[in-house]
Amino acid sequence: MESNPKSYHHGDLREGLLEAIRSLIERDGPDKFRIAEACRIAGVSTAAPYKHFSDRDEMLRGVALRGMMRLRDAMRVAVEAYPPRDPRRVAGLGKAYVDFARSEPGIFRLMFGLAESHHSDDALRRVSDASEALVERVVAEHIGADPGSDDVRLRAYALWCFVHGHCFLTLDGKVDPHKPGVEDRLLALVGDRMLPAWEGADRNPSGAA
Amino acid sequence: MESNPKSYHHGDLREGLLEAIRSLIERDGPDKFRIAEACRIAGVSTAAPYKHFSDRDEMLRGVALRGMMRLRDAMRVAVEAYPPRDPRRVAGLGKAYVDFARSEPGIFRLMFGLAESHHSDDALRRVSDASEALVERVVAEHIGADPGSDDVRLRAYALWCFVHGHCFLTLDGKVDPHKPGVEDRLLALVGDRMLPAWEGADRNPSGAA
DNA sequence: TGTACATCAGTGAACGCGCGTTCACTGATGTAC
DNA sequence: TGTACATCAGTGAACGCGCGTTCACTGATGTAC
Repeated sequence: MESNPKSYHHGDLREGLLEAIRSLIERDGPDKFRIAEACRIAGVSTAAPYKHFSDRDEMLRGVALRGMMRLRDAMRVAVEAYPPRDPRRVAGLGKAYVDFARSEPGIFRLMFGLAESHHSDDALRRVSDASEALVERVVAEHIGADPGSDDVRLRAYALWCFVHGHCFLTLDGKVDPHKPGVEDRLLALVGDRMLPAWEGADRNPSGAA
Repeated sequence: MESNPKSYHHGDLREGLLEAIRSLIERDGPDKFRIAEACRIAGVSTAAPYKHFSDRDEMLRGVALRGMMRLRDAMRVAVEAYPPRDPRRVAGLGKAYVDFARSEPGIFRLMFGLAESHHSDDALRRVSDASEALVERVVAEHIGADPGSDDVRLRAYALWCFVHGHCFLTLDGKVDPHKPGVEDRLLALVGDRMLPAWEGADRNPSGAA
């Protein structure tokens, strides 16, 4: 089972196909990529994938899962770059998220585009939850509160919404790319306002509209 | 050219088809809907649409445009519900946006999912820009600043990011639907923190990271 | 060390079918005279 | 008021083809003896 490029057996066709599909989705989009082309890239016949995947949808979920893992890892790396309670920690986390979306727009869209099939995939959900938990942990550390508290969860979610929305709007070309400083000012503005405790904030903290 | 349901001519097949396609996209998604089924709903043969649209993509853009218009109109109605500088005005604007995404998730995804074809469609861009301008106008009024100022544009965009991200995360099931008060607390939190002037805010207002 | 055998990741070809699109034609409508 | 004619939104059928998927088969690998 070694990775000999000349042998009859591929070595690790599953991973090879996932990578080929990833690149095609990035180029053409999730609904446009052709399995036959991924096979050509991986150097196998069009029947070979079905030894590793039940169908096209399973291939897509495999690619989405790798994407989720890369995003999670990028966020972890960003968090480790600064010590706890350093303001750059939260900003770096958001920047890692945005950077991922910009460097892999097709995969980013895939990851958050097909909600239905995601709910039924435990592995996908688990990785996504890990990223979410990381945000909550960092926010909790930063404001010195309990990670499970309502205040932390609400603020973490608000920050996530902001960054997530910015990703989509950026991909949709809503942000003027000729103004390079805008994003940093944006992250600074939101961080400065959403993170500190505030005497007037969190009115009606017990919930219920 | 009257709308006689029994006549050989449909009356307004273009609109009828757009509505049929809209409902199918809502049910199956933009990449799954079949033109033949839309024809069946509209009561015409499968060749009829090509008297009104050049191809499938033009039908999709037509549906997306109607969606953009409905969203814009909903936002306008929400804004008119309260007088200028009333805090509920901004919150209502965000709520209208979220309500639209929740009531028409398929169309919402269509509107913001296919970036490429949107950039080339002037009508689509125009309606989208009108909505964006509305947000900026309301924010400007609220904080008593010039609509074209950097501060207003940055804050309006930040709010838009937040609401937009919340829409996607809600559609992806990231928000616990069993907690009905969460969304209102969220909108209140973000509005309370992002809108008021603040002595420490807007550091580095001249831009450039 | 060699042989037989089980295993299974690959091949090559074709199937099948969904579905967008086209083509020649028809029926309704409006208008000029 | 009636007739001829242009216009064009519809029809019905079929085309075409992309492409996911399947099928019988093959070649490589590991292992038991």
